[in-house]
Order: sequence, then structure tokens, then C-alpha cells
Amino acid sequence: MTRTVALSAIVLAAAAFLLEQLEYRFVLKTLPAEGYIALVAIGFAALGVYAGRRLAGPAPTGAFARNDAAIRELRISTREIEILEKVAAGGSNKEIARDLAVSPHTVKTHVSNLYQKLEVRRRTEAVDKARRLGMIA
Amino acid sequence: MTRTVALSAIVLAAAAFLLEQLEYRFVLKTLPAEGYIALVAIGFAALGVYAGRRLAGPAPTGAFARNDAAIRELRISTREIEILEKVAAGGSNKEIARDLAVSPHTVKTHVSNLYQKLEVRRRTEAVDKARRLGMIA
DNA sequence: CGCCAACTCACCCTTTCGGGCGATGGCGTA
DNA sequence: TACGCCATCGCCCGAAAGGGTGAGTTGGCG
Repeated sequence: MTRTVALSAIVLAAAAFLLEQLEYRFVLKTLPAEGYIALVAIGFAALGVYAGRRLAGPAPTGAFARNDAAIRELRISTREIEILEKVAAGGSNKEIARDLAVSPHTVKTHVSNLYQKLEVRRRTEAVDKARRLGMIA
Repeated sequence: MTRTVALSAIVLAAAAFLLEQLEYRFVLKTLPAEGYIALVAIGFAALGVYAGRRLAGPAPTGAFARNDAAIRELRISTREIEILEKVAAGGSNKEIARDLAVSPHTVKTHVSNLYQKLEVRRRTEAVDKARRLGMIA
């Protein structure tokens, strides 16, 4: 994000420099001052729109940013997150157990521990809360 | 959204007019041309950022756009969507029944019908699929 | 080396879910 | 009017999930 800001600033500066050069070489000689000003205004408004969109956040790329802080805070282990994701994907305990090559009971234990840490009593509730906290996508 | 576009255009036009007036009255007389150009550039870049954010839509504010097409396609009723949302929020059949002031069995029926329409067998699966299809947030 | 956290597994019991059967009243449309 | 969709409600039963208690293994850390 910070890099995006710097990049935008550099692009804007470069554009300003270019425009200034253009002023003396071509435009001012063929256009009235108002026309040149208008061009600058339009150009920078466009640049502003572009920069603003980049700065507006993860709208298009939509890469999910996991909230590790919350995960650490609630002392949720990596294995638990792994299972939490499979629960959120709609897996039953038995299916998840097969996926991870462990006993169904082990999955049940992990899920149970997740309930305590998330302070919920049902898997749909757990998924909802974990999603709100940004632990899963 | 369309109104926002028009509004932004009007604001930009007004600003351009104002700046042009300012040019003749004050600025040009005390600043070199480059300074004035820079001011215009900065101003319009800022306006562009603002307008761009408005136009970029609800990226940060995150207003959810429901996929009505998918809902119609799968013939999911409004009541079913209502219940689907409560299921996604982690409610049990009994809780949802209380919320909607109906019998737990009625909720169960709606949920069952949802499973058939979504082609799933569990509520976590239903929530996941509905979310992927954009039916719920 | 001893402790702790994480991961693993098991039995028992209650609650919730899900599937299958069926049923009624309202409402819009073919 | 008859048919279809929607919303509502019921019972039965098997599957899944959830709660409690207990316990074994491993790896890291003081």
C-alpha cells in the first residue's frame, strides 16, 4: 500500500514535469492559456482518479488478508485454522478426518476447542465469527 | 451511481471555472506560470482522487451486491433467503423459528428445500455455496 | 530433565440436523 | 377451475454434531 502511494506520487511528478516541458515546446504556442490549463486539469483529474482507485484498497484484486492478530490473540493453532477452513467449506467431521488422515474424533476435538476459543456452540456460528474476525476468507 | 458521476462532473466544471476566474484576478499576477499550473494540477489531482473514490464504488464501505439472477435461477423464495441468512449467521432451527415466530418444523422445511435447490446436504455447505453464488453477504 | 502446548484418540450421552412420509390454506396463472 | 408455488405444521427415525472426561505422544523451551 505504501509502495502504491510512492509510485503514484512519482507518476504524478513525472507527468507534471512532462507537461511543463510540453508547455514550452509545443502547446503554449498553438493554444490559448485556457486551453492548456484545461488540458492540465483533465489530465491530472484522470491521474487522480487512477491514483485514488489504487489507494482505495483491495477492491479489484481482492486478495484476502488474514487477520493473524486475532488468531494469535485467541490462541488458535495452525491445525485449528486448517480445520476451521474445511468446516467453513462445508465439510463434515468425517470428511475432514479423511482429508487430513486422522481420526474423526480428532477432528471433533479440534472443532470443540475452536468453539471454546471462539466462544460459540455451533459450527455455523464458528464460521460466521471467524469470518467476521478475518481469520478465514 | 449515475447521479454521482453527474455530480462529480458538475463539481469539476465549477472548479475549473473558478480557477479560471482566479487566474485573471489574482494568481497570474503574483505567481509565475509554472506555479499556477502546479496549483491546477494538484487541485485537479485531488478532485480526481475524490471523484475516483466515489466512482470506484463501495470498495471500502463494502455495500453487498446481491446476485438476484442466481436466486431467481434456482427458484429460491424470499422466505428462504431470509432463513438462509439466519442460518449463515449461525442460528439453530429453533432460534430461527423463534425469530420468525413460526414452528421449528417450518424452518426445517425451508432449510430442507434450500438444500435441494442448492444441491447440498449440510447447512455449512449451503452457506458456503450461497455465499459463493453471491446470494448472501 | 521436566514442563507445557499442540496434536492425537476413545467412550458416553444429549441435542441438533436431515430425510421421508404426509397435510392444509392462500395466491396467481394457465 | 385446476395446477403449481409458497408458506405453514406434524411424526418418525437415523445421522451428525456437541459436551464431558480422560489420556497418550511429540517437540520446544527454560
